[in-house]
Amino acid sequence: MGEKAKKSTRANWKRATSYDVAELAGVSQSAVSRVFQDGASASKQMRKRVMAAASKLGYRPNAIARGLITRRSNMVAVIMSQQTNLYYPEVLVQLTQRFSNHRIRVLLFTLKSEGDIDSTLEQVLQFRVDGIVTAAMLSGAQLATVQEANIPIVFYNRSLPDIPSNSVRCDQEEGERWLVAQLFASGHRTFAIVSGPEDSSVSTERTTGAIQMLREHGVDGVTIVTGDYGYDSGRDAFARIVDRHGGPPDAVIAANDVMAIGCIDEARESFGLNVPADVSIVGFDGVGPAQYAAYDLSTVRQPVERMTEAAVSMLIDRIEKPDLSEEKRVFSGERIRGSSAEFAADTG
Amino acid sequence: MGEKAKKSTRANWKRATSYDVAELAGVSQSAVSRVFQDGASASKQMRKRVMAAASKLGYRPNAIARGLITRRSNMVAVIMSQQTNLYYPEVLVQLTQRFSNHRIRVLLFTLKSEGDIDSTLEQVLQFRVDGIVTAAMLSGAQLATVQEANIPIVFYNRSLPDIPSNSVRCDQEEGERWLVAQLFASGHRTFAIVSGPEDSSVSTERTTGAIQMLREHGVDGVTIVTGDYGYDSGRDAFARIVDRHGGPPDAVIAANDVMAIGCIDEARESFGLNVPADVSIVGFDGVGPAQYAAYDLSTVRQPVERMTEAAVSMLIDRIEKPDLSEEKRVFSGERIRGSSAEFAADTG
DNA sequence: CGGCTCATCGCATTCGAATGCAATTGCATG
DNA sequence: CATGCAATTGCATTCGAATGCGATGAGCCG
Repeated sequence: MGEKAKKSTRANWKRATSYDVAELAGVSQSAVSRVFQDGASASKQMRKRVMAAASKLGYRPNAIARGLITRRSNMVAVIMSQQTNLYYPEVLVQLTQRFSNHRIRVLLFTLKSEGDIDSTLEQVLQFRVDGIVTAAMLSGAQLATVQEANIPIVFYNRSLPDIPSNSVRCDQEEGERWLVAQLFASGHRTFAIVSGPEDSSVSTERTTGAIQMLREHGVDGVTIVTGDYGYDSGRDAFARIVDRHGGPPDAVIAANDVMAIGCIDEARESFGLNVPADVSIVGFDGVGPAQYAAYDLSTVRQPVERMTEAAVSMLIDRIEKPDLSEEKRVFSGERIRGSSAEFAADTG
Repeated sequence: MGEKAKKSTRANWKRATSYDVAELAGVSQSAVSRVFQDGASASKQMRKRVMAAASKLGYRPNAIARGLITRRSNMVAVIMSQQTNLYYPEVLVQLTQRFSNHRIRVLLFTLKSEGDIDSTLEQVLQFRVDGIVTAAMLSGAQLATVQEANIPIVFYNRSLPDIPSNSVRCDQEEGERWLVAQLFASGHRTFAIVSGPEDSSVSTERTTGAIQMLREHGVDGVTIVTGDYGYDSGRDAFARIVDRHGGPPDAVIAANDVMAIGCIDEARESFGLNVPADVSIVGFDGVGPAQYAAYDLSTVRQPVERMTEAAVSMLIDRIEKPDLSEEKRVFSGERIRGSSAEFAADTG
């Protein structure tokens, strides 16, 4: 058993540095540094000596110190509102793995509330991350702060109108318009909408898209109730809709899948309704439970794979070439014809 | 409009340092440093001058440089296997927020595969995190590596038998035994088990607990099929069970809720069975969809709030007092009597 | 064998903030 | 007014690795 770093009490323990390795190997610190870099020039025997000494001491390059001198932390910040994270765990997983393929680590920031952004942003900037992906909305001033700090930032599923900025998003309005068009084409005439939280820009876009499309079809004065993206709020919303509407409408348009599922359960359980015979219900997102047989939602799925890939490469591009101009990428959602709503025949 | 940091082309931009602030304010760099610390001594007017200069320059302390000198990065690593993250997004969110209350940031690592641990661990150690929470299993050698690096580590929902280590977990076996006891007490006599992936220690514990309890009741030779924790694998598993078993058993014990849901859907859709009249199905976790009305699972919920709180405080304690001895905390799951299984009367 | 190129290596400096120590100041006290 | 004590402040050093530059030496060609 070759002994590792010599044992001592935990308290006065000291991690091995490149100097320690250099001394043991009888070379200079710079040599050690070069051995642990990719493109640096070091002879074969130098490599051997250094690596031997390094492993004997349990040495590992200190990424913090490296970050200081190279001015690259190799970390990006991912900012998520609580909701986003709960409903799209894949987004986070995929971002993390894709960044990891580029040897970049993710420093995660979740917002307790929207008001939390300023202090969070301050933290982000102090950590000198190389870039930021945010799934939370920033104000113009906040964006300006980031830009002044010269840190590339990509918005995920939101974008600031009229302000040049990088963003990757799913076309919420387009998707919602398709859903409404289908509902209308298949004969639905009375509608209700379950929107998300007031401060959710995604919800706003979806709701707006639905309302506009309805208006274009001459439908006005639609019942709108507000939810919080959660299952219970979906159930509650459906009950309120029936109450206000004096019975179920032909169709309910929920701002996300989870609330749509809540609506379905409430319709079935509390009102004994048949979905979609008595009432059609559509959602948005294409999350896992949307495809459970009990619900089989008609919905629009966000192409998460392509979107995360786009966000990552867009950010890395700006990190490597800071002068690239801004870019916005908009993806169409995948249209899913489930059985939670009666849709027109397959004509697109 | 007081002008912010003076504009210049992005390329040659330079962030303000404490020296810049010091110069502008006509004080020493140490003074600036002290103003930006909590307990440091600095007069009122000093604070004012420095803060004025700092905000004029858009100065922010560099957390990387600070970490180098203080030997505290104020970051902890959270290691998650892909699955864990997908089924427990709350775990991640809660850990992040609780750490954030202690001014600690989360550096996220997700594993592509189990074989990925070694390289991931290497990265973790290079970043000189102050501590680690892992929801992935480590080998004894891997744990030793971490301990040699003198970094406190807490296992989430796993623990190494016979090796002193810190862990927070839910008592999987106890929960599973309760479920089985309930099933047995209410008259079920034939059983099948849907286990999780082979390399999931959580699945092993749950499955073991179920098998043992069944054995104690004289039930042997139970059908066991393997899934991957996903919905589709649950559906598939149920079909295979019926096939192997020559018809549905009295009860199916799934290693997690999502697969239990898959089983229910398959039982209903493909076999026209009634749940729980024809077959009882139980899960484990207490995730959101488990409570959807269409499923209303009988399951055991992990007390995520208390567990994350425990993990965070346990880790922070070790970071602040490195000589604390190891500790394991085991939480009982919350027993949920849903309608997916016929259970005995409410006698515990 | 001389001259030349190129790879390798060490020296010294740098990144940005924290901190022990000493110097200075202010203020209260005898 | 002299002395003592505490609060401020500055100086110089430190954390650990990267890198430009110059020195050295090996290998190659004529």
